[in-house]
Amino acid sequence: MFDFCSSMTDEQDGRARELIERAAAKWPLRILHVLSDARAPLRFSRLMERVEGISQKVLTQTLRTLERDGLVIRTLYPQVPPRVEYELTPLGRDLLMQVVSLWRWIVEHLDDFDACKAVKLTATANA
Amino acid sequence: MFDFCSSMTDEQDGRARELIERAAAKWPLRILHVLSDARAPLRFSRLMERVEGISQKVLTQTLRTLERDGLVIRTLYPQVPPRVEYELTPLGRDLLMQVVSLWRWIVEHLDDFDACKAVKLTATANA
DNA sequence: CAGCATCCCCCCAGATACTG
DNA sequence: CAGTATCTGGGGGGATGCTG
Repeated sequence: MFDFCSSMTDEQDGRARELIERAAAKWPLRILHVLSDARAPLRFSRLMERVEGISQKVLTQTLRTLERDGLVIRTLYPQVPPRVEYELTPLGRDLLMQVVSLWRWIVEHLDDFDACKAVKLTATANA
Repeated sequence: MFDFCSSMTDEQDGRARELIERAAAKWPLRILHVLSDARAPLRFSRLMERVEGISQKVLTQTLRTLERDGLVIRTLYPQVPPRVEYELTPLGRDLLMQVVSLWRWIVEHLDDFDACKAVKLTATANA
């Protein structure tokens, strides 16, 4: 089923794992989602407002990582007070679409997840 | 682009996020992968061997979570010494397939990720 | 064999304060 | 406005020892 794995080098495998892990984590996913919904570049403070519950430090850190990974573009307008805008790269948009399809699949199968737990509880009760 | 999001409740959204985050994390992903490759139930000690670098505590914890999420089945054979086998549920197999397709997409686009970084470095150099 | 219990450590999220 | 700098605590994770 995963024969394709043998056709990738360890390095490719490792990088892909890291990218999945980072993009699917809590804050990165929410930031990408917000940026996608906005359909326009967002300032740092707009992101702080829309990504509810994030701290300013973590927002900065996460944006830096997303930038390094090539998923987000940071544009600094040298003025006072400074203005910085963030937007998805085409690649970031594409990656998010892939993650979203996984997301959608999970939502559509939430009932199955519930069913699994129900079976397990029944089995436990009978044991 | 994400209009489907409006058709899901906050609870669905939250659960899907958690499931993505947990399934895409480092250890869970590797464990699911190993179980899938094995094509047969694996004992605890076999998993310890094949999931390189994992500690016994983390393996236990992760397996418990995967079990709770309905992705893995744990079977205890009451004998001395005890024998415990783990295998994917059909749902776990399906979910892994979804994650793997995302994985495959990333590997196929690793060059694009590199290109993104190259562009960024050039832009920085010109600035 | 397959774990649970315990101890320990380190990292990082989060809060607060400050700055160009 | 968009960050850095600094401090702190809580938790994840490693190592070790014990048990049914």
